[in-house]
Amino acid sequence: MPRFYITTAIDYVNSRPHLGTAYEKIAADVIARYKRLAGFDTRFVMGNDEHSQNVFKKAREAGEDPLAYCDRMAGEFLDVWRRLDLSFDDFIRTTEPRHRAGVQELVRRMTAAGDIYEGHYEGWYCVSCEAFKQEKDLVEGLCPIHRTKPDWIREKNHFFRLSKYTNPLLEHFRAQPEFLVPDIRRNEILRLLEGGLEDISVSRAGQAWGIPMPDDPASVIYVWVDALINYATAVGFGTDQALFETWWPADLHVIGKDITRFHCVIWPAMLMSAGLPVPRQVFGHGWVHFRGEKMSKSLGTAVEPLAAVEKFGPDPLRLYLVKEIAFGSDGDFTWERFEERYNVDLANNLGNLVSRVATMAEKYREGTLSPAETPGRLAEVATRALSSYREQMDAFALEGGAAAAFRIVDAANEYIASTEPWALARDPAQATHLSQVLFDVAEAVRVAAVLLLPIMPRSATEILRRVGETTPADRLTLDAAVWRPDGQRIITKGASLWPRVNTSAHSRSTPLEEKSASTSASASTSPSAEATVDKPSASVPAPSASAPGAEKITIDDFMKVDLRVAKVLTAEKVPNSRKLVKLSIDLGTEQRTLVAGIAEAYEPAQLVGRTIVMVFNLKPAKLMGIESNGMVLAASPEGGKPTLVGFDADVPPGTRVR
RNA sequence: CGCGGGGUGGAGCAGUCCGGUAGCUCGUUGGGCUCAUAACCCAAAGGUCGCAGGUUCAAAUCCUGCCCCCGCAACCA
Repeated sequence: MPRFYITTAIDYVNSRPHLGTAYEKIAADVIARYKRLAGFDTRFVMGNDEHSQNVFKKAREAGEDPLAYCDRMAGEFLDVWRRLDLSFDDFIRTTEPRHRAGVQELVRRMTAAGDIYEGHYEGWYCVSCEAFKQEKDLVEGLCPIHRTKPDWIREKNHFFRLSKYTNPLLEHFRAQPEFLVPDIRRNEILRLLEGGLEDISVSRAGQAWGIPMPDDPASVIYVWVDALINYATAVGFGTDQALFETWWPADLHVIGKDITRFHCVIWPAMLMSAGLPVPRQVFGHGWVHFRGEKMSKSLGTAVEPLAAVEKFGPDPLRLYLVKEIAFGSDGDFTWERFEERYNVDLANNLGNLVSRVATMAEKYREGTLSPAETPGRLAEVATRALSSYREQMDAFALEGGAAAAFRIVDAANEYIASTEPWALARDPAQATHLSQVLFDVAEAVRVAAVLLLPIMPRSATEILRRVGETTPADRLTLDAAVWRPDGQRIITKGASLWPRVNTSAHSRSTPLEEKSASTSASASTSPSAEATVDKPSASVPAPSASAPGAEKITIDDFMKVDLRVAKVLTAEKVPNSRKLVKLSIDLGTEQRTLVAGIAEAYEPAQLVGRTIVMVFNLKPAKLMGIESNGMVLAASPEGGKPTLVGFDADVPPGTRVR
């Protein structure tokens, strides 16, 4: 049996999984399930990246032992992944002994190849980025990303002779154009390679959290190097040679487009150095935006993927992400669109079709359908869909695969309308014709369900059961998607798979509170059949624009915030910024400078002379290099422009507001 | 010259690499049907393919220049 080894990027555990990470795992899962369906002996590996200074810091902040922290986070990740029905065969954590052994073995090999040497590195190092910063990239001496002061570090480092692999990599890219897909990504890397590579540092001194260099226990292996090797250690590199030989090289790394450089340059170079085969293919997928904003853990715009999952089960979300986003491009998630697709694809088309078939089968044939000698035109449709599906899925055009399956659904609905079974049923002379029509429609649904198994495993399994497929879903292969005009089909009626949702009342921006993730009881996800019946709760999630933390604060808490009236003396736009305005304000007793993010709503000229309300005792912060001593109050609608707070009578500057 | 993505009927997108009758989903309008989850089916209306040049028998597609939008970098303290 041919083999297929597929991986996803491993995740940092300093924040919980969100829609962006879930997207990658779902896409990879669809591919993995497809490969199994297509008859590959498939191994699908995911994991967590735990040796990061950030993780270490985060654990410290939480007053936790780093490993205990990682254990806890791993539990949370696994919980989410299981709820999405991800069919991973293994889950590797970089703190595991098997990983440590493999990492050290790889570094030993690279050393033996003469590709690791000692040197010194000094420069500004940002702990949050885990990277050295060029002087020119600093803003007012701070890390531009985290706005913290980087440390000046001079330390002994071990370097990897990456430069040596410039040409081998170029050759590899030329010899194997399919190594990196989609195409757009490849050009970027090629340009990078053509510019020549520099050696990279692969260790850090003076850190305890990490895997020590084999010959220099005082240094730990740099987290990126440590991380990439997971793909090999997860299949036994350094611990289980037989397993490793079975699965290596990986057939596909599914990763985000932002880390293609690491996977297509550093990683293969490391492997070449160690004398190991490089992976066959890397797929750099795009990002899922939420209402046009990039998913971001820190900004709080991240949609908790489970919001949709808890409401509808994993399948509608899986289908949405696969079918509505061209795999490789960026995509967008909005609740409006999600509900539209849910209603159209699932409730109206597929779900309703299953329901029509079951009812007619029962009503006209007592639930048992038999094939006619010659099938109708749906057979042809299904056959074409299957071959298109194969073609698309083999090329990782997942959206095309989903579309192919739904072409059968559309054709079946259409076929019912044009053959009018209810009319045939009234005419005894049409009995044979009616049987043929009913069987064909049921068969078409069965074929579509087989094609949908990788995308919507639970629902497809349930549909297969209802249309009388007797082979258990986990033993089906793509051959089962061939039109099969034989045998009897026992059709089973069931509850609505996907009740329509009312789309009139959207307005929820629901990034769910943190906790909700761990509450659901419907989690015990054995991906078995009946789990599908988990949603007569069709009601739309409550609009929650203003449903933040339910916790009440005391008056004392509130009084801690010192709000004051102030008058704007001058206002100017912060150069090169989009939404920042620099204000100098009069507080009666003093004047201050503060920066406000209201440039999109107000011209500086409009602001001068205006009376505003500001937070008087807020810690100063630097924005775009300017120190802001306070914060202007404004109404800030979700996605809208801010409106300043004002008064209906004159109030002198400095007056306290409460 | 910071990096990247994009501008195609009302909305969201495909098509652009490899020029050749402009396509899909939603919405709208009209009709049909009753097996079905007020679902399904048919039909229609609706587009200067951001702008301007160029190449060509032929340009959404290739070339040049420009405009606009979005994300990130670096911004709601």
